Amino acid sequence: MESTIKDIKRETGLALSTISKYLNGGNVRPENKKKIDEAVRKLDYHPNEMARGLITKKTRTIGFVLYDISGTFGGLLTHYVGDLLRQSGYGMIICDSNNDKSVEEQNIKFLVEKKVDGILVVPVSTDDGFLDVAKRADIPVVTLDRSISGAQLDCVTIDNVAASQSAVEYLIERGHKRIAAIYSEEYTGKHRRDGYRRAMREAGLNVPSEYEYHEKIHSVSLGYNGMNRFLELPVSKQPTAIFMSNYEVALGVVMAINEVGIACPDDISLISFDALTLTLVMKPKMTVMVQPMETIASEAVRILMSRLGEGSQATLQRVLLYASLNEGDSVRDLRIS
Amino acid sequence: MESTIKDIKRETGLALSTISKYLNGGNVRPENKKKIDEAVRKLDYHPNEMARGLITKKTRTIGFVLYDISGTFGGLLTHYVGDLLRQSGYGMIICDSNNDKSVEEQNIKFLVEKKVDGILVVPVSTDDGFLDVAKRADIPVVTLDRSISGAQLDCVTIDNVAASQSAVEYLIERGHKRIAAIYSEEYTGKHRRDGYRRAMREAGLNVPSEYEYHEKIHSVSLGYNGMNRFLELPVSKQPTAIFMSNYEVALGVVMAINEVGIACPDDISLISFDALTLTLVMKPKMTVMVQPMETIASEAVRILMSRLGEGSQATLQRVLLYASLNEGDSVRDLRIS
DNA sequence: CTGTTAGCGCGTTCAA
DNA sequence: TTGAACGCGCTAACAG
Repeated sequence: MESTIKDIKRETGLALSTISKYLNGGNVRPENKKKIDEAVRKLDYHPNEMARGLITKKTRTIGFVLYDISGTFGGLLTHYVGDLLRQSGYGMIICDSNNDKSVEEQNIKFLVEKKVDGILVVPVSTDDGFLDVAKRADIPVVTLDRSISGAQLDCVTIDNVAASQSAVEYLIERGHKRIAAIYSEEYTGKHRRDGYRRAMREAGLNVPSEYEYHEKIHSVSLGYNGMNRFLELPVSKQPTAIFMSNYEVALGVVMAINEVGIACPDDISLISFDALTLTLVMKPKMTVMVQPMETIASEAVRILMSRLGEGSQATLQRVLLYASLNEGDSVRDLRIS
Repeated sequence: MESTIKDIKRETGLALSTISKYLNGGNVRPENKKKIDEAVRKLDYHPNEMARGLITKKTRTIGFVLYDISGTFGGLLTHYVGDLLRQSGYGMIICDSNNDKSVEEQNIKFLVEKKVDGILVVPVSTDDGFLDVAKRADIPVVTLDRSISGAQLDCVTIDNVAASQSAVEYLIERGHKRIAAIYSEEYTGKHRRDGYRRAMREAGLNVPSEYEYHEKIHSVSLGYNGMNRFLELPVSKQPTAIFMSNYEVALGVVMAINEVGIACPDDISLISFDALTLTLVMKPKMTVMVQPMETIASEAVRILMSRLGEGSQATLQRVLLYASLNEGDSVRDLRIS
């Protein structure tokens, strides 16, 4: 049987409230302090979270709702977030939304019923209606990696527009003019497309519609299909560089060019996102914009924790982080040749 | 404020115990049944799991300890397991062991303190010492994908030795004799190596030590490094086919051969595990052994659920599943040419 | 089948 | 600072 606070009362001869107070950070006479510490160790006492929660109305559990856990990015993010939460003594319930808005809404309902103390969400939905249930239950929500425009929500994101603009400008600076883009039609993909377009426009470069390939969600096939589409263009129209909006997309592109024996960077230049396994291992090393994933996770957890304390200020917290360029050898400098 | 069982007592005029019993599946007079149902809907009543748990000593939460969540396999498995558990009304706390035995042990401790009802684990450790804490707390444990030899534990695994043996036999049947293998030194990798060796031995084929490349854990780099090692062999000694023990390894191998312009299956034949994105998208389509991942997940959950009921029979439940061959075009038939 | 009573383990009044 | 009593929301025992 588990030992309870009563057992340590027997052991020390003190009153329950004294013990309880000390265990929750209160002040007690040094001698009693010692007694309690000893008894706790001896009996291997751990407070019963259920009994405690029944009073404090806290579960010390956080819900993490993720648009898709089977992707590389989601897996890594889960890894970081889970670690940080555990370090703070919180458990985490993960819900995979499977890129489906209605599943996402179900997930929030589930977590609210589970009475989690807070919710972290990388949303699929583009409006915050699905969070009403949480709002009504007064559960703090922080979105990460993606924000919901127009919503009064704490969030931590990276500036995807700026990041992709930088990436494309990097290509332009090296003399590329025919630059194509592959992106998804969801949140991150669209923002990165916008950065691409802005860079092109500001450089006075044309973006024919054949230079943009997109599908609903980020995937290996998206990159694979997109690249093959570009390869069907007349040789004189073929892009000299490809901007890819995500790691999985890059995978697909690399597969496609390898199949037909096109060399990177000699025949085509590539730039993508996230320094993950493949971009690091392949030769030439891929030039990528790297997101500070650990910081995204830690900032989100930090904000959520601050909301969990009593004095949750009403001020919104929006953290905007920046991606940085990690230079590899996948971009050819056309000014040299 | 949340509505409690007392509110629905006020609403219906019935006694608490009557309501409680009905809500837990007991029998009540039809008229009262109706009254309760109505009140529940009207007040949007949900039982407080903490209060309930305080008595029943159940949290309706399962711990899922995974050797590594950032890999493709782990991500997918998590996806399936999470879904199934939620369908059964259970929450899931995920713990990533990061391929580290001591982290794994910490995870179990954490879950025991969280008083989860059961634990699913894809273990890193090869002996079951780290599970003692759970055993002492009388929390049922089921391992999946990997079993711990010599341990009295429910488990669901696939026959990795048989699967890899079949894969290699498939190569042998098509006339391959110089077959190399790339595998990891952990659980799954070693079993798959054993299958490879058995197939070779039974066919009377030689396995020079240069034909086996291995590193500690499965990764893209493992495949990449391994393939490059094989390519350094004198041409006359180079393998005609490669057996790869895992998806990530296959990724690395494909990268390596693409870099040097070796064609598959013309110059080299490949066979691997798991029909995941890349193996499906690439051309030629990779021939793979596919694990019934959904079944692995569902069987594990089923067994765990059966342990959660009262009459948990003492008999061990070990489920052994089989992988099946999914034929692609990555293996050349040497008998034809 | 229904209602009454007790108590799960803990935090939080109050009084001392 | 300490200690006694109360109650969080619910289920389990028993009596009706």
